[in-house]
Order: sequence, then C-alpha cells, then structure tokens
Amino acid sequence: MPEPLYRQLAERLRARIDAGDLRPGDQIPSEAELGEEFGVSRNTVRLAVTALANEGLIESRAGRGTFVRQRRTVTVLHPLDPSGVPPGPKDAFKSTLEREGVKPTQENFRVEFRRATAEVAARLGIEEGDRVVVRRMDRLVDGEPWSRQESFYPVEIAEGTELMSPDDIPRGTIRVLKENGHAQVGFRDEINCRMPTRDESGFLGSPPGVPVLELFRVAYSEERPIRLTITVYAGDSTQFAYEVGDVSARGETGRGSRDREDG
Amino acid sequence: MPEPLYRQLAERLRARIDAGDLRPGDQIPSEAELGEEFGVSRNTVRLAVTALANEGLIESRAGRGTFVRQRRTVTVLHPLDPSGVPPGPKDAFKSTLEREGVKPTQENFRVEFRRATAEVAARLGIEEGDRVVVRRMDRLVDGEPWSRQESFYPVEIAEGTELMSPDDIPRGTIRVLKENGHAQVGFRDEINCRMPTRDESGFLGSPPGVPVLELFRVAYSEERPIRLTITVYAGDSTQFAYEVGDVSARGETGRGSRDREDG
DNA sequence: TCGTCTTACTTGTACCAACGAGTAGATCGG
DNA sequence: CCGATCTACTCGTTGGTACAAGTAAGACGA
Repeated sequence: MPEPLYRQLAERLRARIDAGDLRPGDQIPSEAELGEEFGVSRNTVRLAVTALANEGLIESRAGRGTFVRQRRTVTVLHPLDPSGVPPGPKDAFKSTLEREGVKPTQENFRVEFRRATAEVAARLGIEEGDRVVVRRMDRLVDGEPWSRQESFYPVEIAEGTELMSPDDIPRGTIRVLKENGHAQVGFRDEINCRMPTRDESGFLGSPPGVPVLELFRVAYSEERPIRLTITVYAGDSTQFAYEVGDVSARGETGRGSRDREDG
Repeated sequence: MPEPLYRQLAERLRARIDAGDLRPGDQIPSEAELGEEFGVSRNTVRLAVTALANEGLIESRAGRGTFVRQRRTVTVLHPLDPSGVPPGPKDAFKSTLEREGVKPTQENFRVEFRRATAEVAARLGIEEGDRVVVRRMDRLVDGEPWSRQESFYPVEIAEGTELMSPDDIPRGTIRVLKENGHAQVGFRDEINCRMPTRDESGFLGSPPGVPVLELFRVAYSEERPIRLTITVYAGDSTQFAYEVGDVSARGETGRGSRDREDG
C-alpha cells in the first residue's frame, strides 16, 4: 500500500491551503462533497479532516461546516529584570502586551484556598497538603481568549493583603508583594508544552489538537520562594522570547505580531 | 447525550492509568477486549484510544498492541551568559545535559548550502534567497532520539572555517566563531510549540499526537547576527528553564541530579 | 537443534448505514 | 412586514463488516 487514502486526501487538502486556494476563514467543502469529489466514503474523509484538525490547520463546527483556521501569533518578550517590577505604572501583563501593539484585558478573577499539590509544594518549598492562596484569572488579547493564569502563594504571604481580593490589581502583584516585605530578587521560568485538557481547549477556543504552552514561574525573595505562577497559553498563537546580553545588532524592531507560518 | 460513549471510555482508561492500575510500558487491553468489556463497537473503542494517543498518553503499534507511554522529562537550563561560551571545555549541549545526569550523544552530522527562507533571512539580517551554510545534526540522550538541530550561518562567516566540516566540534561552535573574529555578545531565544511534521515525529519516536518544542536562537556579535539555530525537541520529554537574578532561596535541586560538579 | 510455516492475534484502513444535534435559509401564516 | 416553522444541510456519534499488514508464538519438519 503506497499511502492510505485518507492521508492522500489530507495532503491534497493541505496543499490547497498552503497554495492559498483555501484562505484562512474559508469554509472547506463538506464531508459529503469531499467524499464525492475524491470517490471515498465519508468515514475516510473524516479521517483526513480530523488529522488536519489535530494539527490546528482547520476547525470543524457542528452544523456549520469546516473552516481554515487563522490565529495571529503574539510574542511575549520576558524581561530579565530580577526584581520583576515592570517598567511604567502598570502590571507586567499589560506593559508586555501593549508593547506588542495589542489590547490586553483580564477577567474572571477568582481567589481561593487550596491544598498544595506535590508540584506546587516542591516549587514553593512547602509541604504537600499545606494551604495555599490561589489567584486565578483569564487573559484576552483584542477580546480573544489567550491564556489562563493561576498564581499560588503561601498563606502567610498572601493573607491579609490586597492579594486576597478577587479583582484586578492595576499596579501589579509584584509591587504588592514588595510593599509587604517580600521583594522579588530573582525568578525561574520553566517552559513546557503538552496537549490541552478539555477545559483548556474550550476556554482557549482552540480545537483539541492544538497544543498549549505552559509557563511555570517561581519568584524568589532573598529568603524564600514567594509565588508560583502557572500560565497556560494557546500554543498556536503564542511565542516566548528571552533576550540576553547585547542584541543591538538585531536590526528588526521588536514588533511581535505576525501571521502564522510553517506547515 | 450527557457524554459520548467514546469519551466516557477514554476517561475510564485515563483513570486506570492515573491510578497506576496501568503502568508505563504496560499493554492496555486490545480493542476487541475493550469493546467487549464496555459493550461498545470497535469503532467507538478506536475513537477513545486515538484520543488518548493524541494526548501522548498511550501509543499503538500495529500488530503488537497499545501501550502506556512514559518518557522522562529532561530540563534544559539555558545559561544566561551573553557570550554563550559554556563552562568547561565541552560544547553547550554536552555540558548542559551532563549536568542533568544523562548521557548526550550526537550523530548524523551534515553540512550543506541552502537559500535563506524568509524566516531565516529576517533573523540573520540578510536577504531572502541569499546563500547560507546549514549545519545539521541529531541529538540523543541515553541513546534515545531527543532533538534535531539546524544552525544557519551567513556564508561569509562560515566559509573556510571548521564550521564547514560535517563532524562534531567538541569544543563547541561558539568558540570557533570567536576564534574567527565573531565573538558572541548576546542572543535572543524564541520558543514556540506546534504539532510535528511526519518526519519529525518519526525521528523523535513520538506518536503524531505529541507536540514539539521549537527553539529559535539568534546569536549576535557586536556588529551583526552571526547564527540562527533552530532546534526541535519532543515536547513530552523536554522542558526549558531560565533562571534570572538571585534564586539561592530555591531549596530543591530539581528533577535532574545537579549536585555534582563536572570536570 | 534449528529454521520454516502456520496460526492466531494485534492494529490499520476502508467501506456501509443510521440517527442526533446544531445551523441557516426558505417558506408560510399572521 | 415580521415572526414562527419547516427543511435541507452541516458535523457528531455509534453501530456494523471486511480485509490488509505487522507480530509473536507454537507446530512441524529436516
């Protein structure tokens, strides 16, 4: 068998998209039409279509049809300032993204107590099962869901502070920590990628085949870990960047928004 | 109506795995057995199984069966030294991974001329279509495929140097660049994730549902971009880390054994 | 003992049929 | 003209069947 039918069909669809024959937002022929056109059964068409959907190339919506996806990529340039205090009066999220030329908004603030899982406890230097304060919010760029963030604080650090209020803190939580005697002097980022949970893929508005980028950031004062922030981003619309040393030879200006690439 | 059968089945399988009932490497019941056990058709079983395979949780092999996957995660701590010169006599890849307590090897070295694509040209500050030298290699940890790397050099920089030899350069290419008058003074990392091409998923030995982590690193001398390195890692066995400022309050040594000095 | 062959199992591919649910446009009644 | 309804279409789910291809182990013959 040279190549299965469904994969041949997937490649031909991919070629149409790459060639610009089908443009982002366009509806592709229905499963019945594709089956007719290529002389295969609807099941075989579905194998091809779901394969491309799993790559994030197309997206099916029940009752409506299947469409070519298009998402802009936002580059997040993580500043290397150990204090974490963002330039300007706003918090890190807003100042980072406004530099990228997009409109950041936040919503669904929530604060709750939880027991530290092994993962959280190890990073905060506490015991598994210890109570932690969790601040959680959803973040959008230009009105579209973009990332979901949870910040874990040891109770002693967060309790009785502004961090407990389930609202936006415009000047940023890092400043609040500092005001309460927990000045950040360093941080560690851990980046990995994985497939989204059902929940995440629902919120991020990406088909279940699109991976997520996950950032673990642990912030340290001179004495101890003061916060763990876990942020989950839609993988196909986010890119991280770190600049180290002198990159003045980089001609291009740092405008990060661009159309998606590659195939 | 509450939840499709195939998704219920997927969740029950996931639960068995999470509970340790099915351990990494174990074979899960065959499609026929699962269909029997849950009273559903083989088609429905396959929907559940492929869903979990797409998350990288399990892996099917024709003729043999379906197995619970497990891959160790290697954390790559990217040093923030602007010069990029690794500590010790070895190259950055070996010194980074040996600190993690695993055995790094490289193979399939290849050097070729290519035309710069738009992506490459923009980052190297050259024109699309200009000739570039590409050094390419495969990297393994403990004998298992782990990442594939391509480094792009402007021809003027690489031509006539050791960089043109399709072999390992034990002391590292950064030192070679420096010896040839292109000392690195800074770099920019761009990190994104996406689904693998067919090629990549073949080499990395991961089922097509496991995403890849992609690192673009542009190195700069004082005058110009001197190299673009694109490295593709299996997403489920790699994690990146960056440490900024003072993280001495970080008690734990982390997943990899990093307690010993290397020499 | 050592290959070879058969057999029984696995997943992969491909087809068919049916119904449900969501959407959108046409139709119809007021 | 407007709103409700009908209808035709979409993808989602689930059942069935059949054969191909890869694997492993046991049976068998030299």
